[in-house]
Formats: sequence, structure tokens, C-alpha cells
Amino acid sequence: MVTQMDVARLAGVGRRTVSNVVIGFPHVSEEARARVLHAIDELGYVPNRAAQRLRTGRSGVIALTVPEVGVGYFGELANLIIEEAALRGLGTIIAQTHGSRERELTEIERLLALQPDGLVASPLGLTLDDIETFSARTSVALIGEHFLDETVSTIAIDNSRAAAEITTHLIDSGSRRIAFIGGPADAEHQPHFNELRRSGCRSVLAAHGLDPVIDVCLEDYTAEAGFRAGITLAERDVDAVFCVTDEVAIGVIRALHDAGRRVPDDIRVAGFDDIPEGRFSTPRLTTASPDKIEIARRAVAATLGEQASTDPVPHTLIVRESTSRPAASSTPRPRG
Amino acid sequence: MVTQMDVARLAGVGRRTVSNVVIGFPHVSEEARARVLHAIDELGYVPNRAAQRLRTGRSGVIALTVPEVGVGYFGELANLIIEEAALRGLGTIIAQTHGSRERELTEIERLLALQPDGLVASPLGLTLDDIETFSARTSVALIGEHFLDETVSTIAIDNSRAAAEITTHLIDSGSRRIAFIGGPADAEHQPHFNELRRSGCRSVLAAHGLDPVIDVCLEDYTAEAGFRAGITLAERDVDAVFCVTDEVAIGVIRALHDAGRRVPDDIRVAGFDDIPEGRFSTPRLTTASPDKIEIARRAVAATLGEQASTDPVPHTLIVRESTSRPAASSTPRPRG
DNA sequence: CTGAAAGCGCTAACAT
DNA sequence: ATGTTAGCGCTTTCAG
Repeated sequence: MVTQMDVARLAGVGRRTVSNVVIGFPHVSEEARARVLHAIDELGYVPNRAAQRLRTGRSGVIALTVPEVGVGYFGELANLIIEEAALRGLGTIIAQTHGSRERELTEIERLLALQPDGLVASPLGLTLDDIETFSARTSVALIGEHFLDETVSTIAIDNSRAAAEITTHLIDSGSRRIAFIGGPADAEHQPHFNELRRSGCRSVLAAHGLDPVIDVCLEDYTAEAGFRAGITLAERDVDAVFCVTDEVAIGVIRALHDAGRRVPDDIRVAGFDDIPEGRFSTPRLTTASPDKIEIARRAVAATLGEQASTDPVPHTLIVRESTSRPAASSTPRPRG
Repeated sequence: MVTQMDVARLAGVGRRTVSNVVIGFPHVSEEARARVLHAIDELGYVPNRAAQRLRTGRSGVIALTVPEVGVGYFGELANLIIEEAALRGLGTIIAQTHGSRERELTEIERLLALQPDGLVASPLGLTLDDIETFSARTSVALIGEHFLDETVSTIAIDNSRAAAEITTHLIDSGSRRIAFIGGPADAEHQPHFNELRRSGCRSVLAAHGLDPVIDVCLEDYTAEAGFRAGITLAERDVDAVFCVTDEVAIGVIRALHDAGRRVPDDIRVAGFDDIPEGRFSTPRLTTASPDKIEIARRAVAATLGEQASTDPVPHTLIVRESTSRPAASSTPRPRG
């Protein structure tokens, strides 16, 4: 292995100068810099990260936990966080928690053992105590509402408001018999996005003198769970369904379709998150779209200890086929 | 920061003994081990990874590149590789290449600068030379066919055979006017999965005295690209489409649907990869399903320098609605 | 079975 | 602007 010392020798300078050049320290004469650069090239020198890290105490890596990479909302978010970290020259090391507190605990523990510079987490099951324990050990950025004191940065959209907007859209479209399909009930007085979306929906319904026809608690946020809920739903007299996530909505739509209920003709369906699948699904999915790039940016910044805005991240309501009649050009040819 | 020395002092043993206990070296007296363990607990000692790494030369981290985490086949695969690495106590650090050679080069470079213990890559644009350059620097495992000599492990299913099976299924179902939708043409005499799937398809067609009605080269493997191809396809007289990936198939189906062509009634559509979305899409997608768990297992093993099987990874043909009439229970209620 | 001590390659405080 | 040097915390060779 070729070390800094070798480079220094070949370039005819001190080790310090080599270090300066590598790090980008400004006060190096042009001539020395050129000689060092040339020697580095000649020798194929690569700085040893382990030594750098030992010395500086920084690893150049952040840790990220998501319920599941490669699926739905958190998959896309992982995407963007990796990208954002890369932009800052940081590596991202990922673990998957599958949304259970137990896995979250063990996976975060595993990640922390690798001693990253920070942790971005999107916990579903962790308690406030858990989170505070971790945040005592590293700088932590949390995605989603968590209502901690200022020690931990929390990055989220205004879920309640977005849910209200979707519900209003459903009512404006003429729906009155509206169902809400939510995730597992949130833990001990700690409302997550799930509860916020539910309450955002219910409050608008209430304002119109309505009540959810059905209000389901799924055991998780998968299309599979949505599918099972959809089977039951198909037999009920509802004209719109607000699903807590797009993934759930996709499962629900699939079940409705199997049962011969047409979306949006018989039942309107709205999701939440704006996942890529919703843009090519049949029908295309109406949804609330969080500004994910902004979320990623804030998460990485917060992890690095930078002070960022605590305002809710912006979102947009995206109306597509699943809650409205398809455009003329997209009308399926009549059957038979 | 609490060091090994502190633990040694508190436990009343030498540093060496602490190290032995931490590492799991067997020859330590029960009594000493107990005292050390107790001291570790007392002090909250955590071994410093950077120092460990500097000393041993191993980082406990592998690098992984995928075109895009959070999307389609490689998203799910990333999933499984992370899982498999975690099982062996390794962290996984990810980069996204978006399938272009340029990004692949820079991202792999970035990853290698972090000095991982190995690299799992699924390159789409790299040349054989590129790959050989990298494999000289770390142990590399490649996902997908690449036809290198034995220096680099290559993990793939028998794409050609799987494509032949799908095509046979299409023909057996009664299709004769079959289109193939492929990805970008492969580089310089280096057939990838794309070319293998195409040739697997064509050879079965030829054996039946058929030729593809259309044979498209998309610019990438997105649903968006498939959607655009599907628009053109809808106007042609075809009765089946074999898409090089499920993602492309989802785009194609969406376009056919918009144009009023029913799948599978008017046109059968098959994909490849068995991505999760295909299980809840409308219609559900017929596809070739690689044994992804086996791929992940072999990839991690190869990266760690273990000698693994070089046989093709197994795959299964999965027939769903998109190439067959829906089951009675799934028949949509007739319209109007 | 355990202790002492030599670095791994690098950065940064100090000196020039 | 550059050279000198002292560790960062750990593993491991060498003695005991």
C-alpha cells in the first residue's frame, strides 16, 4: 500500500504538504501542489479512509433506516436521500426495519455500531424514549411527525391539512358515503401521519355533517392489506375511499376491480404520497404529493447538525383518474 | 470517549485481554471474561470501528450499485442484498447509477473511495474494460450476464431460456402476431439480459415460422418509455407483446388501456422480473420470476471472495391475468 | 493465559 | 509556506 509518506518522498516535500493538497487546504504553493499531484498520480496513491476517520472522528457516511427500500414512498425517499448525501460527498448506509419497533431497534443499533456521522430515520414503531436514547448518541433526523422537543429534528408535511384537502376534493366531486382506510392505530398518545390523516379527513367530513361510512385499521401499509380491506369494502355502500397511502390504495382498487366495482365510476379512490406506481396504474391515482426533494434535503442537513426550517414541508394535491372521469382521449372503448 | 484501556483498568486486566473478549478469541479465563464484560457494561464501552478498521484493513461494509433503488426489479434486489449482508454483520452502502455508463463510473469511484470490503454492481453501461479495472481494485460481484473471464463473478438467470418459455406460453395461448419491446441496444459484442431476452424470444418465434411483428428498442427501462412505445403499438395489428421488463410492461399496458385495447382480451402482455407492482396491477402481470433471494445470497458471497456456484440462478414462469382470461371470481361485472 | 509495546496511515498543533 | 511530531484506538507479535 502506498502511503502519504511515499508521495511526500517522491514529490520532494513534507508529509504535511501532501496532506494539505489532499484535503484542499489553501496555503500550498502552486509548484508544490503540482509536484504532489503528479506524484499521487504516479504512485496511484489513495488516502486511507480508516486512518482519516480515526484521526478526524468523522466517517463520511450517514445511516438511513426505512421500512423497506424498493417499495413505495420510502423507496423513493431513500432514493433522494442517497442522492442528496452523495451531493455532499457522503455515503449512505441503509437498513430496513419493516416498520416494527423490534426491527427498528436492532437495525438502528447495527447501524450505529458502524459509527456513522448521523442518522436519518423514519420510524413507525419507536417510542419517544427510544428516539431520545438514540439522539443522545448521534445527531438524528426524523422523517414524519414525532412531537419531540427541539433535540431532534422532525421533518414532515402538514398531514392533517393535506388529508383535509383530499377529503374536500372527494366531497366536491359529489361523494357523500366516504370510507377511510388507515394503518395500525398509533401508539400511546403519539399521533403519527396515520392518525393525522385520519383526523384531517374526519374533521372535514364532520364540517359537512358527515361521518366515515367505514373506518378501517389495517395491520400494515402494504397493497396486500389494502387488497383484503377492499374485498370487504366492495360489498358496502360507499362512493369514495380515502386510503392512508398510495400503496394501500393500489391494493384496494385491485380488490374493487375484482369485485366488479368500477373506479372511479362506481367508487372514487384517493391515496397519499404520490408514489411512482400511481402514475401508471389503472386508473391513475389521485393523491397528496409531499415535496420529497425538500424532505431529503432537510433530512440530510439536519443529520449533519445544520439548522434548518421547522415549517411543514410543502405538498400538492394531485387529481388523477381515480377520483374523476377519465379525459376523452383516455376513455376505454366500450365493451362488447 | 471510553477506550479499551479504560476497560482494562477497571477490570484489572491487560488491554490484550479486553481485545480478546471483544473479538471473541477463545483463550480467556472465565473469570477475566466476566470482569471485562462487566467493565464494558459499566463504562458503556463501544469499540471504535475506525481504529479496528485501520488495524485490520477490513471495513465491515460492502458497496452496492443499482440503477435506482426504490424502483422495480433492482429496488427489490437491493432489498435482499442489504438483508443478506446484514445477516453476515455487514453494512451496505448504496449508490444509484441511473443506468448510464458515466454515472456508473463516477458512483463506483465514489463508493470505492469509501474503501468497502467488496462491491456488488449491476452495471448497464460499463464496458468489459471498466469492469476489469474495478475488479483489480476490489472483489467484485456482477449481477447480470457479462461474459468476463473467471476474475469476476457473474450472477444471472438463464435469460434466454426464460424468454423462450414466455414466448412459448404466448404462442400456446394462441398468439401469432407477437411484438417484442426491448431496451437500448447492447454495447459492442457484449450481450446483456436485453439481447438475451430478445434472442430467446426470436428463436422460439423462428421455430414456429414466425417473426416479431414489431421489435422496439426503448431508450431506457422505465414505465414511461414503455408507455410511449405502447401508444404506437396500440395502432398495430398485434395480439401479444413480450416486454423486456415488468416496468416497461406496466407502461405498455397503461397505453393500450388508454387507447381502448383490452389486456388480455385484445392483446396479451408479458413482462419479466416479477416486480411487486405486477402482483397488484390491473391486469396482474405474467412474468418470469428470477430467484432473487438466491441472487442476493450469491452476490454477497462472491463479494466476500467465497467461491459460489456459477450455474444460472433458477427462475419460474408465472402466468397471471395479463396473458390469460381472468378467473371467474375475478371477472369484472359487465358494463352498463 | 496475559502483559508490554509496536505500529496501522493520517491530521493538526507546533515550530520554523 | 512547509517540515516535525504526537497521538487517534485498536490488534497482534513477542515475551513471560
